[in-house]
Amino acid sequence: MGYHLRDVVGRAIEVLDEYGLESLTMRRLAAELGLQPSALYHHVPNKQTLLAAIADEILRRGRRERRAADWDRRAVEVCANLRDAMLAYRDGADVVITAYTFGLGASEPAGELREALREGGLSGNVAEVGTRALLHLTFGYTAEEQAALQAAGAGAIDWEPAGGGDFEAGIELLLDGLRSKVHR
Amino acid sequence: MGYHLRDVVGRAIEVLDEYGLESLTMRRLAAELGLQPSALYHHVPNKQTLLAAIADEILRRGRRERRAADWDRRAVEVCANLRDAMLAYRDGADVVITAYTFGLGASEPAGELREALREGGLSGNVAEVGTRALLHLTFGYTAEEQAALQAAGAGAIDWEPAGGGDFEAGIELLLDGLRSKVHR
DNA sequence: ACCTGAACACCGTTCAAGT
DNA sequence: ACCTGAACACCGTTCAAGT
Repeated sequence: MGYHLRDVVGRAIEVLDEYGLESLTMRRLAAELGLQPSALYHHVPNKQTLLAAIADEILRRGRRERRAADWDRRAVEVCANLRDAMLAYRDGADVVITAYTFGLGASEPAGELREALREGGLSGNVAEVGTRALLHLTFGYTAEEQAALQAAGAGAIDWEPAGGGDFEAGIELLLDGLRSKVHR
Repeated sequence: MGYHLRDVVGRAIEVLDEYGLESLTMRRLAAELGLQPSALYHHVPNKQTLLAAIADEILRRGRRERRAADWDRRAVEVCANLRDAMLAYRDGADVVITAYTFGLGASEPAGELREALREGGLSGNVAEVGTRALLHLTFGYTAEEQAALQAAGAGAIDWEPAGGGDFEAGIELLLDGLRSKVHR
């Protein structure tokens, strides 16, 4: 017997996906594991750290292989993969974005984007600005989309959930700007 | 005697700015007003509604006149104004973005952006995608910047706060993409 | 109309103690 | 190493009652 960190994180993701972030409390998670709340603090120093570990695991599970050869197609691929990974679990966007804001996650997609833009011939500064812009767009669209999807699923809602078309269109708009900065 | 909604919202913004969003509890706010917690529910149906009212007031107070004549300069103006308004209060970005996500605020900047892009000759769909992209970029950059600023102010931090230059650069990147979509 | 007092059903976290 | 039991210092919200 005796749980390990990965068991705790795994169960936390189940609770998150089934009942939502607002129901993912330390007490609720402990009960779900048949433990006292205080027992969780043997595996994790606090709730924020647990949420960061959940964010990492969500991204790890959603990670797909890169196939595109061109730098701009690969940038789209990274963003679309990030979006899909977050959409795969209830409130996934919330959890991942919060962890990223606290400097505790999503560093891998950022690194991949920066690499792609540099490979495309963009200067260090433009690649940096472009990377952050692509990440912010991906986070923003996905958070909005997931909120709309969940609101629609929960009941009364009027404004249509937008879908993935608008997301890709937004990313392409930014890539248009980036491509114009490539000096041949 | 007897408070009105605007007194409650005003005091809430003071508490927010001085002690941060995590300290802005209904109980704390009530104490600050010399009231019982239950008294707040006479002015506001719940905390979420109060936060939306705070977001509205933050944007109202930060609102500046529009001066730019060109559509693209005015779009930058709207975004920069939105950013400044959020940065003016501690955790302002958090509060405004959350309200926007719940469909309870920031509808005015969105309307102004849409109008500017349409005036620039962009089709309805491109204007819509562009508006959302500009908003997401503004929100993302500002939230990240404010988090970094506050982390730097609180003590140990290494990564530099980025500043407004990167923000404008990101917005310009997107405008490059939008300008290329204007058919003359 | 605006507020009090008391309660309900929760939180995250700490800490001594057990095995 | 992993967990229990009990406590501390809080939350948002409801509701009967007062003026």
